[in-house]
Amino acid sequence: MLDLRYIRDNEAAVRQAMAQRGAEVDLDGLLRVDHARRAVLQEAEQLKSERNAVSKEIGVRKRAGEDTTDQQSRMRCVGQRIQELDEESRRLQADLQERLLPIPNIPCADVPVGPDASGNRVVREVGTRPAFDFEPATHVDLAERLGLVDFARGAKISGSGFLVYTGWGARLERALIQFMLDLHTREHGYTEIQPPLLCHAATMTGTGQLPKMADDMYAVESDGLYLIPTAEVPLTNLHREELLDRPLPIKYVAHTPCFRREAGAAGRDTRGMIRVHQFDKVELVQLVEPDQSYAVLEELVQHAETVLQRLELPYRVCELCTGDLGFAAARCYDIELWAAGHQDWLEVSSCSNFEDFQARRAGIRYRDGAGKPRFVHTLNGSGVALARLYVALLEQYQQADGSVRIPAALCPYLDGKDRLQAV
RNA sequence: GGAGAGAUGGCUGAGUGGUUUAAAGCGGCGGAUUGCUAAUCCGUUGUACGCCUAUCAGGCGUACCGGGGGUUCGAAUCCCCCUCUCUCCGCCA
Repeated sequence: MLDLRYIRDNEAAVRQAMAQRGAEVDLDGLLRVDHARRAVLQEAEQLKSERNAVSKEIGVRKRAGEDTTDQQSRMRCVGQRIQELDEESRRLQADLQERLLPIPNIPCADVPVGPDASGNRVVREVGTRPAFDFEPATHVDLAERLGLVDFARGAKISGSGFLVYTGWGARLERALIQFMLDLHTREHGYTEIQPPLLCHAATMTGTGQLPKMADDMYAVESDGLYLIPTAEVPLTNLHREELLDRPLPIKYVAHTPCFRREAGAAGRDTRGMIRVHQFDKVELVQLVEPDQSYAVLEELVQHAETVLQRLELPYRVCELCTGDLGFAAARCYDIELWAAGHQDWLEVSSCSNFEDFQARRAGIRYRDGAGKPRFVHTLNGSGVALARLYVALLEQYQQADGSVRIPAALCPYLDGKDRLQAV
């Protein structure tokens, strides 16, 4: 959520930012409602001030045995007027909130301007894409041949887009999760969290999933709960409506399953593991002081990249342009893995600085050097997303004989096994 | 699921309709005293919003005692609904 006063004072800058994002925003309507609300508020507060003073006087005069019926009946009228104004003010406040919530964050000044994904900029490409002396298979064939994933039974149990990992396939998934959690807790200083996977509407609003992305989430309507689409939701909301009394930065890492309906993506990437309704992800979240957040964003990207470097997988880092930036992000890097079988890049991480956009929504503050409460800056990044990492790993390390080699960093997590073979 | 108790400032904890715009203590901050530390004494103390002075500060006002409604001239206090915590019972991996 943007700061209303900032919008008031920087109308032109906000208009430009929205245009660069390609976002349709009714600023005139917003400012009109804001103006009306303040006028009503002023009148109501003035009357309340009067009522407070007179009520006090009534108390004093009554104790002195004087008759106060005149004042009481006058104040009864004032009270009625106050009630009307309060109702109007509540209505305007709700209207204002409704107009404010769907406004996306303002992109950081360094973000390249562009209309859509075509305007994204490749920042760096790391590692070498493999050259095969045989026809490389896709992960679907590899996973089926090696008995790692049972696509058919996943569909039977839950429908298309749900996976059943079996045997060493399940072990590999668990190994990757544990490898990443160990890396981020031991070497990058994150505190491990196991959060709830169901969250209610206030939490979903805090990080910006609601109201805009309601259709992409699985809802448990009978209890007013939503399955999390990412661990970002519970992690960032851990400190919702708090004035933090602990030193910043706060760094959390969590492995959770993520649930996505993929409502707008029906028919895309339907085969295999690239786009599924449930996948595992290791997520990094940091709450930091405002002047640190852009340095921390670079650090966060490094932490995600380290995963891929240890696994010796080729990847590239892209900076999203204004038109492709997520709703709440001020700046965002995507990390894409090379899928050697598909001959294509797969997004496995998205690292964003939200500045104070989420913190304002969620009410997460800290005390600055002068002791004044200020909103923290929040960041998050996948470190990294499973399923697609799994895809890239299988396709990257496939051998001519149909087996898949295990990178050295992962062997200790698989009882020293260095190769997956058909049984 | 049933019954009961509770939720007050950074913390502890008073307060059952109007001199309480929340007592007191602890903590924090500033100062005094003091070889040093400790102790003691004095002062101070939150958040949000609105308006104003024309401004890295201050003044005025409003709201805030878990959340939301209601009664009243006036609500931390009375009434209703909700949430959460604790205790006991039931159920259960």
